[in-house]
Amino acid sequence: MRIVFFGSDEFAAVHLEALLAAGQQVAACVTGPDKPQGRGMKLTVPPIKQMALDRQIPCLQPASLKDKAVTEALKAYQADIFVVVAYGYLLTQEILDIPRFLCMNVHGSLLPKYRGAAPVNWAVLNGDNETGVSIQKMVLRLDAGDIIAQEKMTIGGDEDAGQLRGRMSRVGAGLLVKILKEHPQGDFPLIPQDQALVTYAPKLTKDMGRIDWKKTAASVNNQVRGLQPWPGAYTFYKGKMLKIIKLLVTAEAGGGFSPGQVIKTDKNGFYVACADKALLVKEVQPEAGRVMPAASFVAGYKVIQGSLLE
RNA sequence: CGCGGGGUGGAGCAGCCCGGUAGCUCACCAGGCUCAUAACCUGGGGGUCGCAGGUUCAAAUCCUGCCCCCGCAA
Repeated sequence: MRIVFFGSDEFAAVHLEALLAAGQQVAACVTGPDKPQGRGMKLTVPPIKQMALDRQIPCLQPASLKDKAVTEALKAYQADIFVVVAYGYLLTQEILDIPRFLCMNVHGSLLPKYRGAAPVNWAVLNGDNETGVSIQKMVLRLDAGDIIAQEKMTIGGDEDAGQLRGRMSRVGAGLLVKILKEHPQGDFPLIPQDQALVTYAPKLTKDMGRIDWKKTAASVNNQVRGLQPWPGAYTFYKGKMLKIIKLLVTAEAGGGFSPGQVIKTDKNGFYVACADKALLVKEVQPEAGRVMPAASFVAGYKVIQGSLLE
């Protein structure tokens, strides 16, 4: 099958890698432009472009998909299908119509649940036990296309969104390879989404990361897990921002302490009182510092019983 | 030229502004207490203070250059 692959990040790269490993013919890659980012605003190359360069696959980096020249270039590849994974830009109808068969997209949820930008995070934020990967036939309306294939996954109780997404990239890649192999003639199954079950997973924002210790331990835990690795959950300690990387809900009641207060510290980290139970903070990242075990933070930043996070 | 923080025993930090014995919490080792312990007590080992030069009687500390790491923001 002749493919043009649209994608940008590591999640997409796993899929591209799998396609190539499966012997599919990737005629070209499309990814976003190099952008100045990171410390010092250095120009950064998207992972997909790097991979394309390594494999000597042509790589387009259109600034705009509405550009006539871009659609012409895409047509020239004579692709059977376009595979779109975490590309980050919406395709136009004109582009959707180009491939011989269709445009297919790998999405990180069991559609119609969690349409949108951050499906994996929202599943964790909401404390779901189950999610999955969907491959859909793309239409102009965001994530609203017919479903070609799905695979369920369980969400680990202590798994964060970043880990889940990593695991999901491999599941999605496997499913993608399988579905392409099974339907070389493009006769994919197309199951319409149930409109009644549609929910959305909007983009995450920084302000979602502020922890409110007055909430239940379970809900704070979901927040921390769901916002990993970005934008991250944070609180303040002695006026400085402290990112909370990893938590564990404990059975201990926070009796006698107000929400946000440190109940005790030990080798595993420190325990913070929430609305109901206490949370054991296991890993943190201080402002201007790197990720460290909470026990190290306790040692160096003089966290003691009664210290307040706010 | 986006803004900023940092490199000090194994870990995390203080000390630097106002040069003059290398400090704190933890880990580690030994001994003690204890029915017992990750708890407690006592003792102990371990550091070219990122690298190179300069100033000085004397530099972790002041000056210059270099290397490396990180946070924010995107």
